[in-house]
Amino acid sequence: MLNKKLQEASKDSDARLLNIKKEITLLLAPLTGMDPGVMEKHLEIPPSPQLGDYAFPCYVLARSWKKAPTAIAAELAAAVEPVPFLERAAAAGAYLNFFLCRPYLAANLLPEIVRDGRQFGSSDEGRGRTVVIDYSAPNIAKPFGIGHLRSTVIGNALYRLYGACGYRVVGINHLGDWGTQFGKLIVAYRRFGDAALLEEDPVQYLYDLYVAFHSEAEKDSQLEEEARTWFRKLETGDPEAVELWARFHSLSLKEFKRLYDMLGVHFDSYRGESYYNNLLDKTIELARSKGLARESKGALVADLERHGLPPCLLRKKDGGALYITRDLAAAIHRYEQYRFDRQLYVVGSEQTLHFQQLFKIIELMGFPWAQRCVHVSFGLIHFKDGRMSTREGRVIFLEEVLNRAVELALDIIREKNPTLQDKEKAARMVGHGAVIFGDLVNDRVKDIEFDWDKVLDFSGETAPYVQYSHARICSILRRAAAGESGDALEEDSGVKVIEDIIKKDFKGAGFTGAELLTAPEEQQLIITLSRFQEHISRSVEDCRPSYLARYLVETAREFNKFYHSCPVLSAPEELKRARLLLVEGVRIVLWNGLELLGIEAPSEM
RNA sequence: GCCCUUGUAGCUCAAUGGAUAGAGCGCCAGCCUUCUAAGCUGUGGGUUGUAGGUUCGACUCCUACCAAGGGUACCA
Repeated sequence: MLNKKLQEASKDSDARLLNIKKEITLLLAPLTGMDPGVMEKHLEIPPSPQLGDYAFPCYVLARSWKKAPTAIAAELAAAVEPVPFLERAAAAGAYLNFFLCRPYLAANLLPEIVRDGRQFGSSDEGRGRTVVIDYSAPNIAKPFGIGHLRSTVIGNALYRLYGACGYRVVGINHLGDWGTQFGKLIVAYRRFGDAALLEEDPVQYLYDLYVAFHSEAEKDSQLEEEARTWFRKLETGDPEAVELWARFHSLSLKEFKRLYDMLGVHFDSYRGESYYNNLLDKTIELARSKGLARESKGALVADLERHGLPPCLLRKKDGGALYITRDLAAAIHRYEQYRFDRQLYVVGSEQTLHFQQLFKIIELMGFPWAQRCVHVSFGLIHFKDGRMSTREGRVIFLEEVLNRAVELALDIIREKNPTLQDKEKAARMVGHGAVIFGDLVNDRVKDIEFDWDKVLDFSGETAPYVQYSHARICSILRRAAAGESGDALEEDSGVKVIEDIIKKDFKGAGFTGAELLTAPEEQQLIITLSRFQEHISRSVEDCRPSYLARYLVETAREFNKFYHSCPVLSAPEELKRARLLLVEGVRIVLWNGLELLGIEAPSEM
């Protein structure tokens, strides 16, 4: 799949080793007669570095070649032509193992990383293609709980990851700004609402109203019915209902935007459910005309039994629409507007059936792009003793989580780095990072048990661990810069040192100290850095930011091993220069990787 | 009832159908006159829920069962 331009670029003397796996594929595929795409899928990383850097299991060819895998491995090992980036290819049992030429890799990769800087890791895999991502989608007039964090954080990471792979990305916040809960709120507000309290702390107050409604509704069964009536009034444009809705809407949105700013989350559109209200009749008509809808008990139902799905309500007996109808209208509208090649719905797994029905209906309506819609589902966040529930008031507010994490980070910084200039800024990055990373590091399909101790654990496989490694590197670079110029410099000043090295050492193809990086820790780090882009691609393919998050932890771990066994500043001049360049490469990868996950990295902490 | 998801070390979790299933936390023992100890090194820890099947090869795919969670017509 490597496009022509890149292929040509890789032949240049000023080679770009964008993706080693692809290079090996290009080398091996012709020898085997395999399709390069298939070949690349089979290439794997050996369980131990002693076995090699990449491996091809030859069982795959045994049948078609009618030979023993071990014989194939031996044959291929002999046939692989020598290329600069490869030290050797050796057969080990049924495996063909590739050993990369470390000095060559170091001499080419490290300058490339430094040259690309913040662009390193990005590609044009998705050039010319558009992906729409629907994420976050909090309910207006409900507090932003820890549960909404998952969609927000996963969606935000995917937004950045797809962008880095060259896709045109459209981030949509499909606000839950319509539906029966507004009937409930209007009823509650009209009964015991207070305009002053609403202005004071809108989201908290609306939340109190919502909880109050449900506790009242326990006693008074009329309330639920009254709420449905008021929602119906809202749908049909009743001025009082619309006026209240608009107030709730704008006050909530303002609050949400404050949280998004805090987290660095961006959307290209805040078009929520309410936007599609006047498209619903048209949508329902379309479904009808395709013979998808029938009357049942006064409601309009799409019968999906033949497709193995339960029937799906499109319109209530009171004439009101349901959220699947709004989703349907939204999908059609979005396709008309964006002509997406892929549309991702980052929504919890409890809505799996909803999306199965939605996609099936889109397909049955005759839209072939139904195949391009993907439900990127994720597990629930729950307490040890049961699920969270807004209506019961069993929720954790996101802001409280963020604040407590920041406070803890601040405490630690005060203790460990009392002379740091802007402690609050660093604490914000670390605290927020810890919360975000905690949500991204594990496979999204798994449920999460909410546990303060875990959220507030800053050691081990966490964002602070990665950030700390990054800060250590910055510290080395700062000191190196101070040494060179004779006095301490401002933030990010290490760049100057690296630029000096580049000017002195790089003469087109490589830099001269590469062969000095012979320690196992150094070699492992170089190999790992070369795999950055592979992990980004994998994260995008599977919509799993956790792959990248894990990779960053691995990279940080390897850096810390290096840090403890390979001193940089006190090394002999040539080696020092080589190590500075290596360390700068690690810094860029960690920084870029965290950035793609929506996490900032302080240069001191 | 039916459908979906999950089940791996004491706990939380990794692991492209591939080589000896790995990390973190916790426990214990070491390492700060040396670039930030939010770190590093070492020790111990496993019938991958159970039983079959497919495959040269299964934590991974299929079937059944068990357990937990979610969903299942007027909420989202």
